Amino acid sequence: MARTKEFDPDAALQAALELFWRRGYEATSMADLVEGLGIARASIYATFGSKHELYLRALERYNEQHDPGLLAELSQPGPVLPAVRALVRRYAGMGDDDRKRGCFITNTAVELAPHDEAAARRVEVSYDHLETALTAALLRAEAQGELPAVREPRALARMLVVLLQGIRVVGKTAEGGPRVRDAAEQALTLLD
Amino acid sequence: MARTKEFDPDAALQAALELFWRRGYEATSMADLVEGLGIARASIYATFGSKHELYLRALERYNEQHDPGLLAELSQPGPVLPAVRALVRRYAGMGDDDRKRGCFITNTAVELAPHDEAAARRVEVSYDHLETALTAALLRAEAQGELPAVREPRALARMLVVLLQGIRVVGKTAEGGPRVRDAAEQALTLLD
DNA sequence: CTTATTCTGGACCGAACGGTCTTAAAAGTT
DNA sequence: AACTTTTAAGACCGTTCGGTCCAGAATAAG
Repeated sequence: MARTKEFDPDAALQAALELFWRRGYEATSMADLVEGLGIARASIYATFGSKHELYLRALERYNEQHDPGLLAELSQPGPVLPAVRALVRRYAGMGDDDRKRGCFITNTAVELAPHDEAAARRVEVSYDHLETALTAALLRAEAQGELPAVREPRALARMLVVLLQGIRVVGKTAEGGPRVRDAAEQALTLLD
Repeated sequence: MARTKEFDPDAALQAALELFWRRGYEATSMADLVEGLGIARASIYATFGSKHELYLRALERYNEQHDPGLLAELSQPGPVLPAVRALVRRYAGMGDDDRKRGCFITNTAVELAPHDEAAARRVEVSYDHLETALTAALLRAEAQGELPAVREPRALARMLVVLLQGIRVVGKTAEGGPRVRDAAEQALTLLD
């Protein structure tokens, strides 16, 4: 005998992700969220608990949305190095708007991780996933003879993780486009 | 017939830099600044204008403090590649506290650059300086026969800038130390 | 020592902050 | 259709925000 929800919590979470992603945690006020989510303030608190919990939920949502595609991209059968290259180039080749927004994980790592244990944990998990996926891909590349056996897959994967994070930072500025594209191409020569 | 200043504006600016660097712009309140600078609220406004202007001044101060050392490090006579390697390894090898604090430029790029024109400009200038210094160094390395002529100094410099920014981001998390050290070593093989 | 000047500390400002609560409407059950 | 339950909207809470103002202390010049 309960009344049905009138809004879609999933869509609301998505809207919250959009806001936090674009403006960061501190600069996004509850008033912004009320407007952006299109639902009442009380409903936000009833559904998500607090601004902080909502942010963490948005962070998880971001991971859920991006991890599977990444994993699939890197574990396709056939040659793997082209997939890795495509991934890095996609990060580096994004349009101005995407570049400005950056990566939600990067943004969280910088703004919250140093003084927010819960946020830091999720960032770390995210890096772990990416590093593991890249390492597995590079190991497979090695096994398939695409990569000289002399390379160290784990260290190479870590280099790519760090590079991708750097791309998301430098990409935030106006001249970031050319900068990160050059950087990506240089780093990718390590895969030859 | 004027009363002398009772505090050192330079020291105050330094304290402001410390606070903004560690907590970011939004999370640092004027109350924090009053306490951290050890001077009256009104004196802060009289001296620096506003919170935002104070932040920009702190940003300039950061650049003034770090740019000369960097430039000197990279333009010492003799072999240049060892200096470049030492620079990257120093970034990657910092202790937990420094790693958590990260780089003030990185923090500004992520938190403010997307929606703060003035801050974005200064970040860009900072990247320009670093890229230029690294490019000059790599050109010198090439001229001195340290670097194969086939490499592209500017692109390589851009890669290092992006890498350094990535190091500052990934370094913020608990397991960042090993990650960024591996990443740095891998990237540095591009200089061989 | 007086006077003119300027800096200091803190009270104070309206606005915005994150979060709570009340009220009334809407929907499922009977 | 009546009743119960849960939702939604927004008024409202105390607090903190960035920023201003003012009274008084401190200083240099006369």
